[in-house]
Amino acid sequence: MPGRRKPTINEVAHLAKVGIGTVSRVLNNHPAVRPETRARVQAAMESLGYRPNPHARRVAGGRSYTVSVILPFVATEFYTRLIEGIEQVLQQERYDLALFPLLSRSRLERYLESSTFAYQTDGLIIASYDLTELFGGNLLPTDRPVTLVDAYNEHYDSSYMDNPLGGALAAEYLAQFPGEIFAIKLEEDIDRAFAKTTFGGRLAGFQHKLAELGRSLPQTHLYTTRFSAEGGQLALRQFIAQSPPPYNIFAGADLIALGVLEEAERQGLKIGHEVRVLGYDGQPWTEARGLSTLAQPVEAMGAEAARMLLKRIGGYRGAPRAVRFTPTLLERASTAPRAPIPAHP
Amino acid sequence: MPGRRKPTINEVAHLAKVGIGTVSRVLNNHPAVRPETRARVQAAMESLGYRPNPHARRVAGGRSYTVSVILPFVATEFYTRLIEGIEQVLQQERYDLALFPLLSRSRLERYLESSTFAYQTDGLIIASYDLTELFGGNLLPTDRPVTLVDAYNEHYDSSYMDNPLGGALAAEYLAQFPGEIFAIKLEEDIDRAFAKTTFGGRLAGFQHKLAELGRSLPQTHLYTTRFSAEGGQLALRQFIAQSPPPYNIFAGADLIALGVLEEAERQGLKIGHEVRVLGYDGQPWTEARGLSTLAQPVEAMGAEAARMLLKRIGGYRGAPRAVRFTPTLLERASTAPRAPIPAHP
DNA sequence: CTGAAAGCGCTTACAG
DNA sequence: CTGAAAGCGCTTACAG
Repeated sequence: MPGRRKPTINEVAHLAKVGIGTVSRVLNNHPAVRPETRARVQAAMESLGYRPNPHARRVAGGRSYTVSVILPFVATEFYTRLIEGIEQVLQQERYDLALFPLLSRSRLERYLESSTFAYQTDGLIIASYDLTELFGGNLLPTDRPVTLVDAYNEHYDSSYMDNPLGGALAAEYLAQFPGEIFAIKLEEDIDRAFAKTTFGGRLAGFQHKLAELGRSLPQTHLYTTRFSAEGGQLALRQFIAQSPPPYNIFAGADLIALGVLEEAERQGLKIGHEVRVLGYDGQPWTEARGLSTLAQPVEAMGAEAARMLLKRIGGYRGAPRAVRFTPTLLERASTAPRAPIPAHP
Repeated sequence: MPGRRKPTINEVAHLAKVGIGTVSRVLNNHPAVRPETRARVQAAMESLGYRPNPHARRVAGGRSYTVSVILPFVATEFYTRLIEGIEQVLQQERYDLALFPLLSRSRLERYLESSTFAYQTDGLIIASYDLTELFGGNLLPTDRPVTLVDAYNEHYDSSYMDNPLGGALAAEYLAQFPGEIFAIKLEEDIDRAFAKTTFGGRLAGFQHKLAELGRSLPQTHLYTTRFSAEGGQLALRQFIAQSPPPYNIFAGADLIALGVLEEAERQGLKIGHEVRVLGYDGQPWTEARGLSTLAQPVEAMGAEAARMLLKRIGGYRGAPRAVRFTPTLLERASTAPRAPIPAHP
């Protein structure tokens, strides 16, 4: 059974007693098909287990019906959700998605020049990086439309998250608690061309808002680490060594915050009182773990990027647009000793 | 200039004054072409900047000329090199590579059933995971040939690294130094279906060889952490708190070893005397950092996997083969106070 | 709304 | 060794 010759559009047409043109129209949601005919064709496709051959479609249609997504090569919930959002929109338009993980710079350059790319991409979504840096601040060396997601550049359509705002929300929130304020700073990629501004943006917004509130963040209250839970552990140890509790900590990422939580437990500090931690990302496990965090509409951001790109592929020529998405603070036990205080006493 | 209609095989044929069949033969390295003709055709392709349309080729040829590589979604040198090795072999055979990062289990299942997959894959290379677990210990639900790389399963061709041997080499090496032996254990993925055996294999080989040598590795000398440099830092702190120097440490991975090095420096311990660390992976930066490590022929392993798969795609039906690759110990300053002692006094 | 036909850019027997 | 032709499975005007 498996490996059997795949049914073609001819067989579907034959079974449905229509021409192949009509089958094609059904496939492409062309409006000019009688509902009755459409149903007959769909039944035929169903009963044959028909799957259109994408290569034939690409040859006949003269385009790739494929969008490439270039993204950092990191296993995070964030990218899973982002892709999810992008894919959903693409699917509706019968577009495929080709993932291009940024393994190395040379691979990217080879890719952009390869015939794979030339024949496989009607447009490009670039996630999290401003790759123009890679090309000396110039536009990317491609004639295909480009959309940025989780990043911003004035020359391209951009769908991005307001990280400084998230930082500001964090500052405003933590400032209301008794005790001093601490933050954990994440080392970003050293390679300028691949620099991300995510964490930097969050921290900048955080510090800016603190200043506005007349609060300070001395050097001793800022711990720098790479991206890991263990970094959070080390940070809390450092804070403990230098200042008395309570500690109100903006961790900048859920994973780091997790390390803080673990270390706090190990040290016997009361979470929500002596140690308050705020993560970032709103990962699924934060709820069960009782971690307060800033949640982001990642799927929506991805979907918007896909929509903007598809519009360009369709021939739209307007000025670049930027769509901004904002995070939401979720309050949990890591900053509130119990559930959020009810509205009336 | 950009976006101009791409030249086709017809134009090449016309310019070279041959039929399109001959152009196709040149493209596919068919031996039955006179060198002179071949040169003429190649010149024509060159001057037109001709790139064959892969979709047309796939429609006409009735296959995808594409191999899918399913791999963990982690940014490491290891995977860059692995892909490099695979890609090189595929390129020679005019095969494309489609990367499928394992963002989530549901995405994988959808992928295997998608028409993208059906029409885009003549064969499958799976890196680092034994995905049969995902399907209840059964074979993968696909009729395409499958090859495992950096993993082993008796039912499929496998190209793998001997991690236990690496651990044994590490044990043998570290046992020659004065002082006690320590190791850092890496938490592996908790999801059984996505379990990797890499680190476990290294440690098992390490412990086995130690036992053979009559040495022991007490619980206190084994620190468990997630995969991060900070984990190495924490590990060394723990060892210091419990035992006197010197420390002979098998870190299990270069990144962890880096954390150990950093912490040793911070603590003012003499590297190569009071602290000896051995990494694993042979990353490029280890040389400059003076980190001893176990280097692996990753590209060769990838290339072998690609060759085995291509053979299956070509119709080969023999019993599954397993090709084993072995690591090599590179001695640097982190274990040797100076360069390796010369052979004669 | 629908069918027949041309065309997309290749590969592959088939003859010579 | 080489050319002409058929065929791969679609899309897309073009007529009706």
